[in-house]
Amino acid sequence: MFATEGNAKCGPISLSLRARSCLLPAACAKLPVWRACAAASPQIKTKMESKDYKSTILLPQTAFPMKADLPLREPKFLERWDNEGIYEKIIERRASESAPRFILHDGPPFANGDGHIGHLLNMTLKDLVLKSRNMMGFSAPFVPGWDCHGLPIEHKVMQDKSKGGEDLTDPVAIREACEATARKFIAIQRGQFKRLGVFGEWETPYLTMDPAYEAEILRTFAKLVDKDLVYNDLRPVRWSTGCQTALAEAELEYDESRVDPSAFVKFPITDAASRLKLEALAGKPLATDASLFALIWTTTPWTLPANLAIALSPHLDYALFDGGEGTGVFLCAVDLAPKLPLADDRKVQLHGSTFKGSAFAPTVGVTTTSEGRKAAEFFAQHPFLDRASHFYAAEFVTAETGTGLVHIAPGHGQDDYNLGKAVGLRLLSPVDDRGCLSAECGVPELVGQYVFKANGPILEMLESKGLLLAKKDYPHKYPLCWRSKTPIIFRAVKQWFIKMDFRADALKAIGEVKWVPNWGENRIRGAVETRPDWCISRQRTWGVPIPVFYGEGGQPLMSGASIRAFADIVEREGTGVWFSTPDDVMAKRLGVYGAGRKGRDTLDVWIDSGSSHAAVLRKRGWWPADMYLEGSDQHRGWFQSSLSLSVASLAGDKDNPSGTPYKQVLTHGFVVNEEGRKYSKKDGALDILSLVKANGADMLRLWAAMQDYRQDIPMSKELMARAVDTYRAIRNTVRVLLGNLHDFDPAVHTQAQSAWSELDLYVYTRLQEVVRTSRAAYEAYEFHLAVQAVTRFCNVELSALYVDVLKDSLYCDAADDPARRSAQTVMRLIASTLARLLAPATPFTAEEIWDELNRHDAQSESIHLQLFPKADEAALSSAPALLERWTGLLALRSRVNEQLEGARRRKEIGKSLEARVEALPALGVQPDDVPLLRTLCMVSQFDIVDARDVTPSETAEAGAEIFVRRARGTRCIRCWKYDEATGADAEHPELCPRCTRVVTSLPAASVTAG
RNA sequence: AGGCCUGUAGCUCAGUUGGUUAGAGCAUGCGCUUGAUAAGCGCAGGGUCACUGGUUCGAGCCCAGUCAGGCCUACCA
Repeated sequence: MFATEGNAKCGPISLSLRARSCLLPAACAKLPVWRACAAASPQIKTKMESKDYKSTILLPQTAFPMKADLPLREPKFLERWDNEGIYEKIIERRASESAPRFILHDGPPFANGDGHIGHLLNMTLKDLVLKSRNMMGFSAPFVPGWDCHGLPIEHKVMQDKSKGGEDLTDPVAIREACEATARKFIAIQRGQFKRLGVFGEWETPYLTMDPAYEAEILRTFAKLVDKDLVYNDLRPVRWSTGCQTALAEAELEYDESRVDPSAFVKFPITDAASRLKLEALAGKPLATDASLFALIWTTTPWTLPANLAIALSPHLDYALFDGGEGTGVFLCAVDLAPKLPLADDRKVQLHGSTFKGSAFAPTVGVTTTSEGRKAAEFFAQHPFLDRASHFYAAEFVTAETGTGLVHIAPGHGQDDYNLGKAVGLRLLSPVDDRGCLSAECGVPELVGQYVFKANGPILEMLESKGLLLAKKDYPHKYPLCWRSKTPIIFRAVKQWFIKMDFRADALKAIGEVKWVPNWGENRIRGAVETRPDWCISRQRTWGVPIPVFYGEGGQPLMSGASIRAFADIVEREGTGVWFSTPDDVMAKRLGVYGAGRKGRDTLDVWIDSGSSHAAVLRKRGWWPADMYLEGSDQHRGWFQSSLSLSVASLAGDKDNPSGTPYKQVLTHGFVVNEEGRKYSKKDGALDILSLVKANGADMLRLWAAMQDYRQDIPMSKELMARAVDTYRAIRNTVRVLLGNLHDFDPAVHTQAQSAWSELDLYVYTRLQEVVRTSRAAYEAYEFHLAVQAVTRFCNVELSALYVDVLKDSLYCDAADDPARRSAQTVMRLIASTLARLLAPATPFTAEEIWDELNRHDAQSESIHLQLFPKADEAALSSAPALLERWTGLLALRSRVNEQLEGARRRKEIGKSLEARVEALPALGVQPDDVPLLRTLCMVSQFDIVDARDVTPSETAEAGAEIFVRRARGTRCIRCWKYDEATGADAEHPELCPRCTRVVTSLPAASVTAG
């Protein structure tokens, strides 16, 4: 058996890799050479000469290939599912079972590009929810949707049109082009989502541009108008100068590395009364020739022309400071004065004592306006306009940066507006739609300048007047328009708003929703609590028009009734009718009298998607939905717009008093690259089609299922490779199970549990644990734990233990041996269980396994019509004792493996079947367990020996109770086990008794001469 | 600056209500196998469970603080 030095070069049987590399020249060490050498060896032929028993061995056979070829194989399943109408079939099946409903409402993606990896993650998670709920016995219909209106599409269309030199003024033409663009991308995305194996009503999705849907948007809007929640007002909004429209917060992105010029500006205090009051507060008079200033800080010098006031914190300490020669005395917060970036490191001198900012009452929200005005008789002079700038105390002023004195331009900031409103300031916003200063700014040289270009000239002007104390570049994040990428400005424009009067109701509804993960609740709560009135008008054409008319004096004419009248028209004709119908005709159709002209604004698209609770859910009787599932950015977006609109229009409903559109909200993080950063194009192709082509849908789905999606989700080639590894491990393990079922007909060969071996029962019990863990994980939407449980079971229990140990029985026992049939029974059960547990994650592969598993059954139906396996509670309840015993057995096996490895290293054995294990009584092995241990350790013999049989040196050397020796007897050529009785049969001199028995029972033809 | 989340092996993650020696997979190294073979098996190295303190008979887990990373809000006037 052992190769001698002489024939080692050609003896493949015992030649180790190490021996090879030692004995052969490097060039010959390559495998093909070695194989050729072995094939030519005469020894081999002699060995096989007697009889070829290989044909009597029941090796695995299966049509389930090792290589998945997912990109090629998956389309065939898609076609089959399409042909049999799998989605409809599932819905019908659950309906026939009177299954409870589970509604996952699809958040509509924008139809403005290819599906990318973010869509892939979101859609896969949705499908994991749907497929797993379906297999838990719920009826889980899925109506996908698309958000069709809005700036992203219109912007794209306008760019294309302007490139082509086309007309940009005809709203009807623009809308046609927008619709075509939306339809194009809906078709593309739909194809991609279907390709992922997502089941749903793909032929009848909901589109926010469908007339019926548009009508529901308007009807929802009408309800808000009925409740007097909608108003038209002049107030600052986020304005995109690039797109010339108001924007929602969710339509912004942030420039992380923007630098603006910050300026410390001196406002002269020339009013005698104000000067006297300040001297009194400081408790020390000023030199008569000393000039006095209020010092403010700003990062937007272009807003200075709109300055109407100065705000101070009521809580901060202020004082007058002497800046020394040429600077004068100025008012500044005490904590901030030393931090002023003065030239020459000049230090400021405190003049007199400090005083609280509350001296400049009113505090906004505390003091009434009339009293406030009276108290606020401090004022400074505007630095370059003939205007007083009054002092007020306001809570929002902080001591983080600046001077503690805030320049207030009510037309250019939210806080500024609120303060101005409280104290009765007018609204000045001398900037036009393009972001250029208008004549109202009061400085002729600046008129027509783009605001960010005007910063420089304004600073120069201040400097020339000696009113610029200091300037310093200030790096900060700054909001940009998500489409035109231009910096946004705050600008007062006449807009339509929704009053947040229902805020309390919204907050109450938030408390009734289950947020997963739970910090989502804080996030949306914060967003709703701080949200100012909702600016809902957009100066666009691709959207649902606000059906308002303006009378002669510009007064808006709109009512719930006129909106509903319009909705009824839209239901039939679509919203395009607003743009194609002359003003007077439209007014007449809506029954609006005294109307001058139609409004030109459209509704914020967040109203579109936020109305899906009405247009989709309520229409189908699905309101509220069981779940919304989107990325965490939607707390500010869809989660909030849906909640707001649903609560505002429907709170108090008898079946859903809180008016919430959803019972549960699941959120996921964003896909990032390996460094944890947002994905960029450099990181590789990320559109769904390329990803699917390269990996197959199941692989991508498995990747998605394996992630803890609550955090940001890293994606890279390496991490994808990990999913590939997992997939392969599962696939190969299942393949062995299937391969060993080649002669197993469940209807005929299934063995009762009472006939199973203890190993069968052990693995079966572990399987039940996997079922329990996995189901619980699906129920809690922790898909990665479900996948992990299955993977772990495949690797640890199946591949390394069960399958490995059972090979001898499966391959070499008689086909109908009860032990073999029992193992097959359990293996089939395992394969069937795993397939169903994996079906939501890898629907294609699961179906492929299911096909193979049910090849005997012509009636077999798709795995996606099945239910998840239920854990065998009886088995689990008796599990603890069994598992405890097996923990011991496997620990013993592990110790034996260590010793086998030692023997292998000493070149005493190769494969474990060449070994005999000797265990000392001290090890505590029960004699009854000896045959089981022999099987588990895959050795030819396992003996309990008296200590005296072991030489003292060995005992001392090993210090252990386990010894490995060469197996006794002769190797059976068929099963490779060593047995002293091998050769006892004259007919089969090279076989052990078991194999002799098996072979003898076979028809003679089965054994062929070699 | 405030709020929230996260920190366990080189990497990705498990770790049940606190309970013996903290586990998988991948990667690495060394072998075995050639009857799962572009597979499979074994062994090995690798962890002060971010750090510090506390509660407890006992802490990866509970509490407090520190540090690091991430997200959100405010970054503003």
